[in-house]
Amino acid sequence: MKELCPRFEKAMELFSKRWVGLILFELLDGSKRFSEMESELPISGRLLSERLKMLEQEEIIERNIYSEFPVRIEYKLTDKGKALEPVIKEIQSWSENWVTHEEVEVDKEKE
Amino acid sequence: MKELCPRFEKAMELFSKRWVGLILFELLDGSKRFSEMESELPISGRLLSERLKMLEQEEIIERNIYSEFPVRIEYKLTDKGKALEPVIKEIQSWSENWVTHEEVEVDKEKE
DNA sequence: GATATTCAGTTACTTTTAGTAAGTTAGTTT
DNA sequence: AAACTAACTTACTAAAAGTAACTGAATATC
Repeated sequence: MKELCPRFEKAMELFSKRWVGLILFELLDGSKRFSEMESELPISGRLLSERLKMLEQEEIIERNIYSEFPVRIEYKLTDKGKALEPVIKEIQSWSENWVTHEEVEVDKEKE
Repeated sequence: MKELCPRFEKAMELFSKRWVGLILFELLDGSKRFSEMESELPISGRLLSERLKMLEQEEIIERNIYSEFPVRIEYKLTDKGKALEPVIKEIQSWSENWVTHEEVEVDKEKE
């Protein structure tokens, strides 16, 4: 196997984990709590928890606890995470230009 | 659940399938055949076949058969596929700026 | 003309990851 | 002390990925 750039491979591995892109998109406009993301995305609590833990470990997001009642825990992008904004924006722009209405409809039928 | 843009969701779903990013990266510098991609990427024939079929269906790549001996089948990006170049480039640039040598090493140890 | 070679896949099977739903914990509030 | 809330976990099932051996078509070689 040819050596691809290992950093690039690592980045792709991260991005190709389901929900990561949408979670980052959610956090682009500021910090969010667990329950907000859970209700705004079609992801289950189990996986959301797993992904947030992983993204925190990769230092892409940051977890902050506020000891109020009820406890408030907020997630937000670090600088490393914010640096992914151009990636998200490019995907967004591609999808607007190239993903057709029809394709989206076909996918809906499968559900 | 809030409605995200369905086109964006669709694009993310595509991109978050394992190996899609690396396959597209491979095809950025021209057409490739099955065996080339198989040897240049750490992906098995089974999945490569599955992904190529899927990308062809999405009209992101194009499959061409040349009846020589032995048969030559080449895959290349369509315009829709080429339009993904900025996405790949942004991921590449992010990985160069933010993925550390250490992170890559830690991942290697897991193997 | 039987045997071997090459590319491009398939098939059958195991392991890992994702999805679902119910349960847990800590700190209130009533 | 019973009930509520946010943020998770746990236990279980289903889907996707990984592995390795096999197939098929078109030559080429003996």
